[in-house]
Amino acid sequence: MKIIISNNSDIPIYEQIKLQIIKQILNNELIENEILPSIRLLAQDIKISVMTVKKAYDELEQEGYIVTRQGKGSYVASKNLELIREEQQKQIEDYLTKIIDILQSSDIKKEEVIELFNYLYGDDKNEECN
Amino acid sequence: MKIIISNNSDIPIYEQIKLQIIKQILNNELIENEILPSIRLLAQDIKISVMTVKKAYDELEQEGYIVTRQGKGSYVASKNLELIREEQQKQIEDYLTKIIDILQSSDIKKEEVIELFNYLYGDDKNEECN
Amino acid sequence: MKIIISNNSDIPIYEQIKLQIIKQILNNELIENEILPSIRLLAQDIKISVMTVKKAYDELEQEGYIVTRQGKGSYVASKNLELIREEQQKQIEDYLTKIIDILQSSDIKKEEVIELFNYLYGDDKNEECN
Amino acid sequence: MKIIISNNSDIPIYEQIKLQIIKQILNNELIENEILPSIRLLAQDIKISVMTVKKAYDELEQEGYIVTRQGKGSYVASKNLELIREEQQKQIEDYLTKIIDILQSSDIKKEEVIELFNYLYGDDKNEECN
DNA sequence: GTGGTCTAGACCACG
DNA sequence: GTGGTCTAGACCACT
Repeated sequence: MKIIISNNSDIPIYEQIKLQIIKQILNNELIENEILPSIRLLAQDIKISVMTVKKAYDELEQEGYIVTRQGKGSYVASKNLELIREEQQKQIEDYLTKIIDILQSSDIKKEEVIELFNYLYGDDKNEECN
Repeated sequence: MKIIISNNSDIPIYEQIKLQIIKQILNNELIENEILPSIRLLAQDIKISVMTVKKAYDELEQEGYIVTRQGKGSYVASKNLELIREEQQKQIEDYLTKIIDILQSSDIKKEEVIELFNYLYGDDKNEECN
Repeated sequence: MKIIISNNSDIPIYEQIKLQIIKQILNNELIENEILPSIRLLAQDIKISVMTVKKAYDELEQEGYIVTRQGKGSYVASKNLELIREEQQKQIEDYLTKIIDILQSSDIKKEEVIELFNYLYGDDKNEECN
Repeated sequence: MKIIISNNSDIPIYEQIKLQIIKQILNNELIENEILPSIRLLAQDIKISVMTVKKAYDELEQEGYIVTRQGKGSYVASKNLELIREEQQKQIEDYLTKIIDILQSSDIKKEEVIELFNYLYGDDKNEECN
């Protein structure tokens, strides 16, 4: 498994790890039940603290992407990729619906939201390049 | 105070009442400490059940927009409107950030999200007109 | 191999097939590397769609109970049965621990849980008999 | 807010904090939107590391009991208590259903599960008294 | 070997 | 002031 960390990015290290592992799972570069590097090994590998890797793995487990067994290691969860994609779609729809709910009881305009979205999105894209 | 109810809408009547009152508060059409029509009066006015109006008022109170004094009536809460707007802005930003997080670990495109947003937004607008 | 299907059950047919095959594997009625009836044969036998049997076999393979070789058929996986039992035990222990966690921060009583367990268990038993 | 920690307990400190805060929320000792002690203050108060309190608060937020705003502090979430109780009930039912699913494809007996449940439950009760 | 918990202290960002 | 992140190293429990 290959993880590349940028220390200059505004995205926290544990978040960078999470994003890359999720992407690899969705792209089948990491396949179901495959074992992940141990937290100590990965920490040593990318020269960061064990705790930081642990935080990334903890959240990945909480979100259902991997399972961790004490004394054994962490494994890619055996979860249908289609399901993950569907969940992501549904979650985006949920968030958009909540935003629209707010718009309906405020004077914020649709266009302002899209503008903000583009702004935030651009930010993150640039950060990734640092 | 003017409330318009649509019986054909998918939005529950108490929710329609809430949304319109909140909008009027945020637009300063209803100002702080102004008294609202009594539950019975409003129910009679828009020809719906007293219970439905009560539910709307209860939730508005619970969400801090109005205060109700037994035997005296309901009043627009003296909550800082700027605070409400700020909270709404922040919440929208939160949701957008979460959406962007998802985008970064998937192959869903920014444009698809905006398209979906416009689609959902249009839907709700139409519902409101029913 | 013997599979009995109930069309009146609330459990989907493919799930009924899965449960019965797993039970037979765990009880050594189906032994390691034993060949399973072909999808078409089993479908014809129990008078259901080939797709339904395929779904059951697919999930059994995905869960590691059987292996399917294209053009050759499906076989009971040579997975250590002790391991499966241990995993099941551990999973039950996990779930019970989570239930106990909830109990500790609520006023729900241990006895209520056992009662609910007996109730749910009875339900499923009855469903199986449909 | 009062939190009592036992260093001799087998329950992790962050878990003890979580359990006590959840209990206080459910008992209305902590009410909606009430501010919680800052992580630093609570850590100092009960003489543990800031990180340990943070882990407890993080998980409480993830489970929807509290909300945390950077630079402002942590607050009891404005969530209906009835809803929390219902969720807990539902979750227990879910776990029991999963256990029963496992039982149906194994030779583990219902009684063994209840015995294990009583055993685990007793364990935790004793730990609490340490 | 593996992960699980905890510490004491650092520096940054938000308000 | 608040929380958010990260570190380097400790000790324990499970496999």
